[in-house]
This record gives sequence, structure tokens and C-alpha cells, in this order.
Amino acid sequence: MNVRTRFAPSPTGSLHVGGARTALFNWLFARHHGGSYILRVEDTDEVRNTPEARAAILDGLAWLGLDWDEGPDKPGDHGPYYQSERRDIHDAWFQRLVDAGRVYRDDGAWRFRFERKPVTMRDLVCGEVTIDYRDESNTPDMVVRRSDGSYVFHFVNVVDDLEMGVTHVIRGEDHLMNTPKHLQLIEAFGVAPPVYAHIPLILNPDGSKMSKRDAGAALSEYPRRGFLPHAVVNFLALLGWSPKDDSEIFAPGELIERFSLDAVNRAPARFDHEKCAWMNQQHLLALDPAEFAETAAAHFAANHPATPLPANFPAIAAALQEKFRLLDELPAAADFLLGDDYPRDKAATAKAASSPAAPHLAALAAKFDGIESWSAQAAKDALAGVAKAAGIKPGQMMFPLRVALSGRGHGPDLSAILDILGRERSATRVRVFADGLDSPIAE
RNA sequence: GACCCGUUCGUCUAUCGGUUAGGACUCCAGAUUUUCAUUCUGGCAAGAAGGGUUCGAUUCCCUUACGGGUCGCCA
Repeated sequence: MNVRTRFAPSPTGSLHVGGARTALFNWLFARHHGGSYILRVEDTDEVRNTPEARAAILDGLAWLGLDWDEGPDKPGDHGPYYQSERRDIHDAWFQRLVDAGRVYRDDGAWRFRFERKPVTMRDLVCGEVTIDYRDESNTPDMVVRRSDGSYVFHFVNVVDDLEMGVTHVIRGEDHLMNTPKHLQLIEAFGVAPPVYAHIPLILNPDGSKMSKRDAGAALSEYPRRGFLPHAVVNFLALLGWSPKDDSEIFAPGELIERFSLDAVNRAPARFDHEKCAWMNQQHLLALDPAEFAETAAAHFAANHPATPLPANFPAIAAALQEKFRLLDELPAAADFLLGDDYPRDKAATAKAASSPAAPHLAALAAKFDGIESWSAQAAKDALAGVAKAAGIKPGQMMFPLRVALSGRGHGPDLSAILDILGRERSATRVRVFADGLDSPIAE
């Protein structure tokens, strides 16, 4: 069987993580089985559709790397891939319903007459679910065509899936109760239904339903905040699906290899921002330094166009690679390496100033000045010399030096800082810091 | 309200009737690192409740509670 899946968003808003994950599962399933993944834009709601939303969805999917085999900008044998252009197809299938006597007029609209019987679906995730259509109050005949002649979602969605040869419909659990309706339509058409898999919804951390306005809901904010697409894909995959062993960090290719609908959970999952950030850090760490520098530079340039990147940016990036979880933390983390105007942490400054090594920083600055051929090693040798003369351990001078150079207690390895800053800036900063110690109005 | 689906540490999850209920995020404590971090080790923390079935239930069944979903001429 040649597997064909699809993602069918309607361009009425930006892509949100729930939709992204639905797209991801469809993509993973198709790729795993060597099948096709189709993108169909369900743009039939003329009032709510916007070109911006359409672009946002396509951009979001492209950013995640969920490439489609057929869809907009990727013609296939089952187009068009904009639902609004499929009117003739819809008309033809509607006629079949008319011919079969399965629709009737009601207030100008057309309703589909359900068969009054229990309808059982076999869902790959939820198992067997039966809805009793003998209870008419619970399952009134549904409108398939409005009085203005347009078709409703249930009708076009089913028709397009059938026309496009979709074999597996993977969608959110919010569609579970729609499925028997769709099954009835398909039966009326006299064709075989696709296989269904309803995946659990994504909830907010507090358990409420995640909607567009909630934190982390809009996919578009992920690139801005410095998430790597692979990290988001990894995290989303683990929300509702489990590899069944203890591994968690996966590249897309590994997810494709291991993905299975059998291993999809039935309970809704809450979105954990902390773990998502941690996941991003893991993927950041996995990049080789050159790749990391390139990624960081691109992110920096896109989000801080006013700040030109220095020539030594790759070295700065390398020094900071393991220091943060999201790329947008980089500017603040790198400020003291990028320029001389940066905030100083009061607590770290106070701690450094009260260190027994603090009084010897002035001597260290002088030593720095005297180094002919600057290197981190030479600077450390100088530090060791000063420490020895002062009768303290070199390690005790490390923290004050770090604070003098960076204005904070946390940061890159000292060697990296020394290398990047060079002799002049290092010596100056240490001297300024040491001078400040003598002044009663020192910060 | 009716109808569906669900319920294991705070969160994501493993467990195909017999386990000291495992891993991960978060948090805490140690160790290592002459600095920061990384890393490593350890710790806190769970089967919603009540009935069954069974020699034995987190696992199977029922009830209740709770959570989510759906009940449109939206998608």
C-alpha cells in the first residue's frame, strides 16, 4: 500500500503548535512508510481567510522542514491544492449524493440524510469507537451545502481526501466526533474510507486548552526566540508520541525511522516550556562550532540588524555555545565581548570586590600591560605570578578576574574571554575595576 | 445537559498481571573542573477513589470523581 497523508490547514490564523504537530505526525508517518505527504490549503472560508495567514502557515512548515510532495508550489497528480479551486470536483461529488437521494433541501440548504444505525470507527490511536446514529437528537442530519451554494467543511474535506487518494487521516482529537459523519458520507459515495488516527490535543501548562493567544502557541515566535527547527520538531514529536525507550534527543531522520502511530498516546499532553528550552539546548550543543557560529550569526543578524557583527564573531559564538538554551539569549550573554558598554552585576561585583584576591588586581593589570605576545596562556601565567607573589592561590584570582573582565559571575571560560578581549581591553578592564575598588563611591 | 475520549512523580513519559514502578525536565545536595559552565553521582517526587475478576493488579471489568473533546448554513 502506498501511504498518502495530508495536512489540511485553513489559512485563518498563524500556524500554532497543535497544527504544527499534526503536520509533523502526518509527515513522519508518510516518510516512515516511504509514502507521500500532501499539503492542501482549505481556503473556503472567504471571510476569515487572509494571505498573511496562508504565508505564515507555509513559512512555518518550511521552517520546521516538513516538506510536502504535493501542494502549493509543488504540483502533483491530484491538484489543485487550494480547496477554493476545486469547486468542479465538489459539484460532481455533490451530484452523486443528489442522485443517490441522500440529500434534501432544508431552508435553502442541503442536508445529508444519515443512516440511522450505530457507526463504528476503527481508530489507530483510540481503538474502536461507536456512535449511535439512531439517536437523532444527538446526530441531526448535517448540512453539506449552504443556501448560498457553498459547501461545508465535512463535505469538501471528505471529498478532497478521497480524490487525493489519502490513505491515512491523522488529525487532532477534536475531530473524533466528526469521523462517523465522514464515514457515513463515504459510505454513501460507495467507496472505501481511509484509515483514521486521532492524536491527543496539546494543553497549556495549567491544563487548559491551548489556543492562539497562549504563550508558546504561535509557531512564528519560535524562530524569533532562537529555537532550532530540529529541536522544536523533536519536542513536538515527544508530545504524545514515545519512542518507548529512554532516548529523547532525535534528529528528524531518527524520528522518521522510529515513528509509529501505535506508540501515540491517548491522553492530551501539557506543553512544558522548560523542557522545550532544554531540548533546544541539547540540539544547540550537538552543532559543531562552525555550524553553531553560522546559526547564531544568522539569528543575530535577523533580530539585531542595528548591531554589526564583529569579525571575531565565530570565536565569540564558540565561547558561548554551551552557555544558553535559546539563541536570543546570545546578545545579552555576549555584550561584554562585543563592546565596552555592558551592564555589571552588582552581586557578582560585590563578591569579587570582597575577595582576598581583589587588592592584587591592580598588579595583575600592570602585568598584563607588560605581556609582549598576548595569549590566554600568557595572561594566566601572569595571573599565577601575581598570585604567588601575593601568597594566594591562582584559583582565588579567577573569579575576581572574571568579574573585572565581564561584569558578571557567569560566562564563558576565562581563556576564551582573555583571547577574545586581547591585551588592551583586558588590562584596561582589570585596571578600571581595581581603581573602582579604591574609590568609596565604587558601585 | 447529551454523547465521546482520557486519568502513572509538578510536567513529558516507560511498564504488553508478578518490577525496590524506570527514564527525562524542574528543584536540592555532593564530586570533578586552579574561574564560569559542562559532566558525573545521589536525592525529593507517581499508579484519582471505591468495588470487582485473579494466587497476584498500575496493568482486565464496573461505578464515581476529575480532565479534555464534540454537539453550527466555522474549519
